[in-house]
Amino acid sequence: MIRPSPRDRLAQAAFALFRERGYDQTTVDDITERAGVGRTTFFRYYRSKEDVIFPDHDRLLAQISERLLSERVRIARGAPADAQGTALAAVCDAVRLVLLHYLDEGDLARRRYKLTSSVPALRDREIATVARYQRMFREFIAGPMSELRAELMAASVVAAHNHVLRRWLRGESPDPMLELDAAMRHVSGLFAPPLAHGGAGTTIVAFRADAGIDAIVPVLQRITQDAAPAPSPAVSSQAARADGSQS
Amino acid sequence: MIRPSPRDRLAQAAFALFRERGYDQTTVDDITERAGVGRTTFFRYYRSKEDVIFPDHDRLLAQISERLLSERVRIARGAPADAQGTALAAVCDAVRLVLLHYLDEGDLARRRYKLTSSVPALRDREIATVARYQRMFREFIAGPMSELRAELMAASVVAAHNHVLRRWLRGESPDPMLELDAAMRHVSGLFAPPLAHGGAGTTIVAFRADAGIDAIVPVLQRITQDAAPAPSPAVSSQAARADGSQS
DNA sequence: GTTTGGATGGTACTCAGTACCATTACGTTG
DNA sequence: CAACGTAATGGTACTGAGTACCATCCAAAC
Repeated sequence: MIRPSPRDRLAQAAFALFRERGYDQTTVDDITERAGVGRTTFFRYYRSKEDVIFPDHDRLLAQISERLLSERVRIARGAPADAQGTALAAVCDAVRLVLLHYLDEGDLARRRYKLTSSVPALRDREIATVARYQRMFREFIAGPMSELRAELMAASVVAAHNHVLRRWLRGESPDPMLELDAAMRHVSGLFAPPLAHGGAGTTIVAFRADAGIDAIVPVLQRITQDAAPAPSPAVSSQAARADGSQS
Repeated sequence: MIRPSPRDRLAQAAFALFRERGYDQTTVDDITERAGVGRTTFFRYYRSKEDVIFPDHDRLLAQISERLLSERVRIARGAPADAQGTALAAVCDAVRLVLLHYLDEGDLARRRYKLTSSVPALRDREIATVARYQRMFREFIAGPMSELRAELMAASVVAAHNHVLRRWLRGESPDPMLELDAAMRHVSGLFAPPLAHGGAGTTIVAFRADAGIDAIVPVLQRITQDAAPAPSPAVSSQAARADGSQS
């Protein structure tokens, strides 16, 4: 068995010591001693004592930024049919990468969660990191939309992600990706206009009323005849929930 | 003119020095020297160098927590007619206090904003503070609602508040309270069911399909006939997506 | 005046993080 | 094999935040 890299030895020693004595009770010297490296080496691999437990979000952030950027030109090039939904969908998609990143870490992410849950400094650090993603999302969405709405969308996507992530970290979610998709649908539902506006296709409204179906159909027909009959395939469906149950 | 309290002198000296030399280039000793007090006194009034520019959020947090708590018993006591909207409305109301607090600070808040915008450590601190409010809101809402939805509501309210606050800090908002109210209406709109729910009322599902209206109507009829014409108040709508796009 | 308690100041310490330089390890080239 | 050059490592010394402790001062109460 070959000796792991200093970087890994440091991280391993740090996690072990934080668990044994707690974060505040562990000095960088303690970590380097156990890892068998010099103190200088620690700060060569990690900018700070906090950094030793966090993954390199910089890389992931850059990766996602790139993805969104290419998505943006795709949006700009194509027809801006539904800028709202498209931008949101892109972000919903991007956030999957973030969750996947955590899932890949497996138990490491859970050990980190234990720490961030109990050490204020680490919690704040985690929160600041999440805010970076949220900011990136906001700036991406802000193009085709009101600033406020972009802010709300970014915040909602991130909040939904955090919700699912936390559930998984606590062992409450057997299939977090599935839950994330459901949560993203929930978010999309918030921002989808009750009815699709413009465009072609047949708009169908189904509802339950005290009146019988026979009394309603004529009304439907009159409405749908105002619009074009049933043309192009490009359709963006909008499901509006009319009862109060949260999905 | 009487000498201001050491606390105020320290804050004033700190703001001045941060402006002159920058945050990182200013030491606590610099601050205490200009304020004419001992170094010990600084840490007696402020827990850290960062704290000297931030208001006492602890007090405001406690104040708002209390307010929400009394609101919660009011909700629990009265009829939980619309637990969704009531909890959200309470939080929307509570967040006005936060904005008012910033507005009261006037120029001080703007000077702080200059700092938090440029110094990463201070920005992170501000973000962590905001997260405390968001957490409180989430826990308050979580009672009568799904965890996810509570998370989304809290995040949205906070995001909307931040949006308005930032605009005011940048001098872009002549009447921030008015804007906040508008933003809160926007948020409420996100979470308000499109139609009044429950009762003998009407359940509506709207969607757009490639199929023509004539192909859909029979299906509708079959569905509506399965259920009683105008039955019990408890209705769970079925939103059928008729095309392949995400809702 | 004396006492007492709270506010203040000073000193010494720990520890994170930085800067700089010496040293070692290792692959390359002669 | 030896000399060289480069990257990784280690050591030392420093700055500055934050803590602990104790001495001092000041003002009000007695």
